Amino acid sequence: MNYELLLKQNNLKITPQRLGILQLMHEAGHISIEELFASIKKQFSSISLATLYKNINAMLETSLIKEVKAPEVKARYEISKTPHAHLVCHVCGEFKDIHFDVVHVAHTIADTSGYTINDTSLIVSGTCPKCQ
Amino acid sequence: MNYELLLKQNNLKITPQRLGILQLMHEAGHISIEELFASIKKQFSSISLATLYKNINAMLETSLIKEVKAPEVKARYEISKTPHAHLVCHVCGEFKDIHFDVVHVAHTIADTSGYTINDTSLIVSGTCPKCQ
DNA sequence: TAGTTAGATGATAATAATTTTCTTTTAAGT
DNA sequence: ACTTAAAAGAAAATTATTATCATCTAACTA
Repeated sequence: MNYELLLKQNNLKITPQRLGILQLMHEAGHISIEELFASIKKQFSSISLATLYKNINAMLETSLIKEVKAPEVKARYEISKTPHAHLVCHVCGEFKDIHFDVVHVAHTIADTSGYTINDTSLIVSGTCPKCQ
Repeated sequence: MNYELLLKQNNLKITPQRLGILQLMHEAGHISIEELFASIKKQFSSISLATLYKNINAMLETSLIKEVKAPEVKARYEISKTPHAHLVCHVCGEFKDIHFDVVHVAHTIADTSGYTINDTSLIVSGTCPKCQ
């Protein structure tokens, strides 16, 4: 994945810290602020938490990344992809993407409600097969 | 709505503060901590924010109430009802219930994923007809 | 390729959000 | 009424997030 291009397309300067953040986010799939901070410190031992927050906010504003807010648990961040849903195991805490047609759901709801939809968040929580 | 019964069924003591919180939550439909605190102080001028948090947490634990976490905005709380979805207008901030069959969605996902589902959160954000 | 500049970083302080602690009070069962 | 476990309220403590500011660097230009 070309993170430099991704930043450039979003009018964000390319910095080693940002590349590191995106790399970690990509590897983890879905990562919380604290996990991200713990990991990024291995590469940039003096990185500031403020820098992390500022970058997360900058990338959220341009929609380069997305915030996933599931009930009960801390927010996690992912690189924006085609719309999809999430599955969370409340035992092991793992997040998974699921290819569920959220766009279709959004259209249905738009039609009946008269709203102009620009985001659909579908998060299903339960126990994964391993944890049952 | 019988809040005393609701509390009793959840093994929570009936206190005037709790009745007030439930009343306000019911009237507002979906309410944030700060809104709730501002409103409840009109009835109980010396209520502590700690009391509010403790009660919210106690009621969440028994599932008497539910936390609705939408992207971009603060969490809101509602009295638990039959499963439904939410529509949020990011202009006026209003939350609305929508009668979308989230249980059916959960079943579909359970079947293909092998997860045991116990919660489904579907939140659609956009612009409401008034705000367009 | 050096010079310029807007924007990024990191340190720290400030603010906001939430939880803990502890003493006093009260709900609810004897 | 008496007892007791739990709740309320005040305050402090903790955690999360944002703001400030001096220094540094990415990226553009001559």
